[in-house]
Amino acid sequence: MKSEIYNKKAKLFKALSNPVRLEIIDFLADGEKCVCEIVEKLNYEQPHISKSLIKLKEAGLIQDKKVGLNVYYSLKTHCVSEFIRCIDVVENN
Amino acid sequence: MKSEIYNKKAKLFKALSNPVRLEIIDFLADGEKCVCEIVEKLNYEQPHISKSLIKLKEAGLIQDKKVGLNVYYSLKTHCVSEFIRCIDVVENN
DNA sequence: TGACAATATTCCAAAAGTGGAATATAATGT
DNA sequence: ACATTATATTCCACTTTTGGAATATTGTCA
Repeated sequence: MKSEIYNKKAKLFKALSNPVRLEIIDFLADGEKCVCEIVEKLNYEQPHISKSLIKLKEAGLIQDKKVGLNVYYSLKTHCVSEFIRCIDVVENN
Repeated sequence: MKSEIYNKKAKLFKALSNPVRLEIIDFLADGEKCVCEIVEKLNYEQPHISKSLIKLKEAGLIQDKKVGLNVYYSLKTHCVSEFIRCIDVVENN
């Protein structure tokens, strides 16, 4: 069913429709980071960062890797930053 | 301020985080359409379509052109469909 | 096993989004 | 001016999202 496709895509965009999650994406563009590094970088509570990361992961945008106590997250694609760059050129408001 | 940038981008993604609005974008990829054509194509009330179009326009994703009684909407960029295509390749869940 | 550090989960109130119904506005023709 | 058609706006109940606080889980080391 076609509407299911749109629902799925909408979820992906929803995952990106939050400034904290976008900032995480931006930070991860620099390379793999553990949760504690992200918490330190952004000014948010650890549980909130954790929830944000899980949302991004569920959307298929990032992946995680467990190393001892730490969990490292990294981008699965650079489409997002490319998309933002493309949009930037077009925007004029 | 940097957080303002993320807020602005988040609004853009928020505009795309809805199946109806994505379907509109998809339909407009085919070329300029007036509101009545979009209402006819999608199965939603005219006021809802109208609100969706305004949201997409405010996000800078589409533009409008008034011709008599009709208002024609068209894409300002094809970044969105390109982004979706890119994401499709990566997704594996 | 027990203490500790890193990350995840649950709970919750406030804020924002959703989409239908009714209504308003704007442009056209008679 | 009036009727008509296309589009926009307002109102509202409902659902979802947001982000902090408290708590749970998981892995490590002594």
